[in-house]
Amino acid sequence: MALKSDIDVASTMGIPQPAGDYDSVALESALLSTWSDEKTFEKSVESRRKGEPFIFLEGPPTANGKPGIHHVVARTFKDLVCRWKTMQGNFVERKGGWDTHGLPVEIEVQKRLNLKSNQDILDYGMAEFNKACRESVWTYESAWREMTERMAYWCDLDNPYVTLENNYVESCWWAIKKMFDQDLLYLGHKVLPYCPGTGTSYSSHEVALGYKEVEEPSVYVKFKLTDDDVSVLAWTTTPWTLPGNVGLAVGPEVEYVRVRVTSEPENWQGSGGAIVGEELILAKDLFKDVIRHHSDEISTMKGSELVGKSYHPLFPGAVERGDSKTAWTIIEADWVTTTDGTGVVHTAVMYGEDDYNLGMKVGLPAQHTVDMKGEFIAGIHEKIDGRYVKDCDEDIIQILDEAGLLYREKMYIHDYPHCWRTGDPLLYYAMDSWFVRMTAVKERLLEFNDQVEWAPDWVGEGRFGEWLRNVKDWAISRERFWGTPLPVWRSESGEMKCLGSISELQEEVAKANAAGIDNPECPDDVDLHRPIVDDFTLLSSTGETMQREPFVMDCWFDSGCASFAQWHHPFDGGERFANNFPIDYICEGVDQTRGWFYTLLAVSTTVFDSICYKRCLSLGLILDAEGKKMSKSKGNIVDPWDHFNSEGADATRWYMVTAGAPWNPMKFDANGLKETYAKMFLTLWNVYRFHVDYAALDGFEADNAEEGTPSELDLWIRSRLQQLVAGTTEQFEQWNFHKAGRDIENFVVNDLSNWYVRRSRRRLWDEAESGDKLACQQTLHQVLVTLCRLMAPISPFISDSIHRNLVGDSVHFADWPLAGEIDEDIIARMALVRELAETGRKIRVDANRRQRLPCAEGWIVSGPDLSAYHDILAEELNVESISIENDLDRFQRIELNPNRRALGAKCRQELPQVLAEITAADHESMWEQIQAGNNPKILGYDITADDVELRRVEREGFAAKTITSEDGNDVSLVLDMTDSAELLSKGLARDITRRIQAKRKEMDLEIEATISLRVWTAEAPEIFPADEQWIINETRASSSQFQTGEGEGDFFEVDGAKVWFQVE
RNA sequence: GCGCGGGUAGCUUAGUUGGCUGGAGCACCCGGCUGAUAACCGGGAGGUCGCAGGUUCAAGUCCUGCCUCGCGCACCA
Repeated sequence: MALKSDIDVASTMGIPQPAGDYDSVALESALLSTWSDEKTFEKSVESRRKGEPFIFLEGPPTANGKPGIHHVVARTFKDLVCRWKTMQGNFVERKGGWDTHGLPVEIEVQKRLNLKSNQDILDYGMAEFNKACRESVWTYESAWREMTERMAYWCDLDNPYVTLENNYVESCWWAIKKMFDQDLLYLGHKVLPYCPGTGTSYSSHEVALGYKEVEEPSVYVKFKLTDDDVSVLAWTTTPWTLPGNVGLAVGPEVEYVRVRVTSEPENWQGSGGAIVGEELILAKDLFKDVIRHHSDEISTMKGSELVGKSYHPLFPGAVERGDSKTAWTIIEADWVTTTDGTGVVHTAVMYGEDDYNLGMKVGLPAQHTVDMKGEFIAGIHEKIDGRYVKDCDEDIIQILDEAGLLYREKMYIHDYPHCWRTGDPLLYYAMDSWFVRMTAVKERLLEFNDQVEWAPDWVGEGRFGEWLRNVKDWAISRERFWGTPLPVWRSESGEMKCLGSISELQEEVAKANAAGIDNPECPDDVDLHRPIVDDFTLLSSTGETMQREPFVMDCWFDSGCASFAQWHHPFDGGERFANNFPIDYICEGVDQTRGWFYTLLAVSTTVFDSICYKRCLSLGLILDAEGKKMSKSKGNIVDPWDHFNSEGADATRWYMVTAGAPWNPMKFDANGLKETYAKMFLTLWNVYRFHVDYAALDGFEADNAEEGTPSELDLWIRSRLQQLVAGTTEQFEQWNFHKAGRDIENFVVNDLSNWYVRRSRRRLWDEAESGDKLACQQTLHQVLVTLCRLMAPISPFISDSIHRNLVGDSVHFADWPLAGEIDEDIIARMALVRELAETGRKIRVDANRRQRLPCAEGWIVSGPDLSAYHDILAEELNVESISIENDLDRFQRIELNPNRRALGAKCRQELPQVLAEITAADHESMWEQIQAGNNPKILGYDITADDVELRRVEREGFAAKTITSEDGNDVSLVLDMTDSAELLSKGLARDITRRIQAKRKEMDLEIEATISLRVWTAEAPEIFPADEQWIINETRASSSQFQTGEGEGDFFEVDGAKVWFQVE
């Protein structure tokens, strides 16, 4: 292999600087200022301007909350892909973004200003309130910037898109109008959990905050049929919805029973009841649970037989019939169950989602019996008109009881949502709402989703696909203040006008003004927020005035527009959008599946009839070390700065990438991070330091140096490096960043540090120049530089620091390495050598022979030619000489292992017996038969070479072991265990040296310092003069004295020999 | 309730189309080695591969049911 590999790691600089200790925090903060001065990020992007664009879109965070560790995770995976693609030559712009609208912002501000309801906000002043929101949005911006910079997330935060800016809002308007023009936008109703106290409806997330277990009265109510002397029993936990009753739902396949009361029950308590002879209908399954009276079953029927029967309203006049044909009749609904209640569901159209949907489907009258304050409207019943519904439960029960319409009352315990701010129970309440007709584009959504490459794929197919298959129309309006205003104006008679730009607004305002309406100014930079836009009155085609629909958009709509609104498309001319759509890569937490991942696709489908992103990495949740979700209330939040300030951002990022697959939940464990730091980063640094300190000492220059003479060891690590390059690239391409990181780490720790450097240490100690030393230095240079490039996307600091010192330029300007030639043979041979070295140590342990006592000879039996490695092996094994021995039988015998796969296919059920026969057989002779082509038969089966695997096992009494190499050939190592005076002398010398060296270290002596040494031995082997001299050299003893007999100073004993020594 | 993904040693995890004795790392114990770092090497202990059935000559792997954790969705009349 050529010395300078296919990878260009030529240096543009001279001699590298010595490294010093690894201080990650100091190293990283120094680099941050270098990057800032040098504009490294900007340059790294610009230098690839001519490259193929790789389009990334930043999911905008809200800066009114503190960034946490989960944001660091997401940003690491965003960053590493962008960096990697940049190194591959792509032009990767990274525009920052901020999500600035929405309820979370309003809630923060309401808390701060102590505004408890919408009325409070209006009293405070909407303009003032929104001003406060606009400011609140930036509360933690500096915290975000600091985190972003410190963790080295390269992203342009100086020119971000901001959802509250006029340009952004205008693009959103444009998109809304596109939808409106396609008739995808419509006004409807949605039943939402609503708090009358605050005048606010809540998203499911907020509702989840307020579930409380409550005990409330539930009632069984009798609905008298009009054409039959019988009542249908229905059950409800919300008596306040009964005045709004307009229908009864039954399951068409559910079996119902008609019963006649025969006598009063015993122990009747509470209100309600029935008279003897009264007839009731309810689900057969629930009959026993509900009916307290003694009664006879008269008949049974399917729900479908009840459908269409009409009954008397409970509160006549509370709801107008209008033109409804189905009001106060029995209706079928397939969702009716018999798990509780009576199997008959009281339906009040405006106060339940199922009720509402059913009502719309069959044409029930949709009228409120409760106003927005949560009070009954006038004309229901004199006892409850105008009162807060939750206070009326008892009165309603009484009214029904007096009318003979109550069968039973029962206290009922259940979880019910409450306002998480005031604690009031929420009312499910049908409200006006604008919708995007997502159901109309469902097929397109599914088609587009198929084109997205998801990681992991099951999120796309499963969770996201499931969501799309059940897609519902998107309720995009919110009755709130701080958000993108819905740009729809409506006249009294229902004419709609949707505006798609500021200039359209100006036009319409001018038109209205011309007709005599006195509108405020509408300049080019008119603030596109409430209440300013509310104040414009427009004119309909028939000359009516039009007011803006008083809604803002769901803030998810804002971020869903990011792909084009970030460029102010189409008002900027459209070119930047054209060049940046669709997006190549987005990456967020899996919680964005129904959030951003969906809204991006929803908007691009409706507006552009296009996919939005080609690849989506969905990250798993981050949990604490115990696997619990991190939350403020649990107090188990990890502050990223704790780790930035100790192990550093590099180790933190590396840990997060290698801890597991990105899409799996990650248990963030501080000990794991520490381990990453100690194992990966300290090890890498020490390798680097070893290289660079000697390089500095020797004046090694990578670009000037003559070619050295590479050893097998050099060629091996270079091949392993190429293998690593190829593997890392492949893993990155398959989104297996965690596997790539683990492979790199394994290379650094096991191959580079624990073998290459360990085996090479003495090569660099040699002060004389040599081709061997040069080759070692060149190899280390090449390995380290390439390694930096592979690591740069994950840990951009240490890799840049090392790269700069070795090459003179930032690793972030470098190209991603292309794998060169891989010599598989050398890799396999070295693997075998390392295994033999381990095997030798095992042999010694088993034979009870200490490592420092040399063996005279070692034999390698069979296997590939390892003569190039005999020196290494001799040293590793502490053997005087290694040789090749061909007479296997001297040390080994044959064993045959059955090949279960082959035999299983052949013998099936009889496999166990065949296995037993093979085990019991004489393997030596069986193998001879097979070799001779005379296959032995067992239970009638021909046993061929394919059915068994040959193993060579050392014979008893030999200090030998056999290993099976990758190609299936066995290799054995045999050690000579005999002693000689010479060996004993050498061994003792090594033990003495080791003790003295330890003493030196203990005394904290400089490496160059000399000592004066005295050694006494008793009951010990003789130490030959050559070995005495060896001790003197190794321990840098300027004076020495060796004598026999008892001595003084430090004492130790080895294999019965007693040794005393003194070091001064 | 439905869907998705997990459950492998005390902890973190690898385990391909079913096929040799289920691998690593951390921690622990014993030993070795070391002017080699928060290191390295050998050995040990530690596993009912969540549980129970089934398919198969053979199941961590395939099938069914269940338990359990996480996430999402729905429901809570």
